[in-house]
Amino acid sequence: MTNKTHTISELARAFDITTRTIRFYEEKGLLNPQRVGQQRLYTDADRVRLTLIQRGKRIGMSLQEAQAIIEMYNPAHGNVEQLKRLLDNVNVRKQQLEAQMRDLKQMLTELDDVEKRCQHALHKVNRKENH
Amino acid sequence: MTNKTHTISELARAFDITTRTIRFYEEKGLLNPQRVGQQRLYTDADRVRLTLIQRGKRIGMSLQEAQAIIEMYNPAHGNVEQLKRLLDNVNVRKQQLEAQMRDLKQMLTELDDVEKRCQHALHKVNRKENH
DNA sequence: GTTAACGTTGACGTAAACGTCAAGCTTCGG
DNA sequence: CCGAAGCTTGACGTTTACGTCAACGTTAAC
Repeated sequence: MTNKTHTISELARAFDITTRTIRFYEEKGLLNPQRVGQQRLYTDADRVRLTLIQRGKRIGMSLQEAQAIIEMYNPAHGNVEQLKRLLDNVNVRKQQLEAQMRDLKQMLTELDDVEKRCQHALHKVNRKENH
Repeated sequence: MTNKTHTISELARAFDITTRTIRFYEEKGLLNPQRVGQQRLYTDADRVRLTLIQRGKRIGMSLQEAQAIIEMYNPAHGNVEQLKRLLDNVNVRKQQLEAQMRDLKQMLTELDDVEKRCQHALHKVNRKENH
């Protein structure tokens, strides 16, 4: 809906990153904005990519992995072979993410255990104090 | 149950990392094995730590974060103040992990979308071929 | 007794993901 | 016209997480 274009500093403010970071992503092939003369102009497609990059980073992906994800989003799939390869890649990624989910859950339940032991210890102290 | 001690290379093989990595973790304060003379000897406590480190890395944690997790596991909580601080830290971490879960789920559903679009495109091609 | 296998401590190298200048171009308001 | 604001391309610095020697000590086997 917001079909405006943005300068690099507008984008930087919106995503709370530096312009250097945005240029770096372009250098790595994660973005390639239009140019008006020398100047870069960013569209909503670039915003989507940046969103994907940041989400990727939050779950521990490298920029290369984020790039792979971005390329899957790209509807640049032409023939049947390419579609099948894409489908394979998508499933590989999905399995990786599911494995990561399992690790996350385990980490969470172990922190739950720590919390419970902690509260138990606290209650014990309180009972001692109140009598 | 396995109360044996291990040399550094045994541990390295068991965890599929190099001895350099193990020493590096020690240098960063994530491990501190016993010493017999100059030589390091690792117990099951160290194995637990290494397991935590590796799980942490798989979900995108830095070594510093892994160290924080390890220290929460340590039952080195003495007085009430310390217990309360620990409880706070645990809850902060839990919230971070839950946020990460949300990101992971979103990434997964988006990949599901890609998969569906992909399969749809493939079926379309197949129907064209069969008639 | 020496050599092979394993351990130790440096010290330097490296890839990823930016941060931090520097030097220069453009454009726009006063 | 000119100074400030914003854009550009280098180029070098930095942190994290190790890899890769080098040089040396110890112990076990032949």
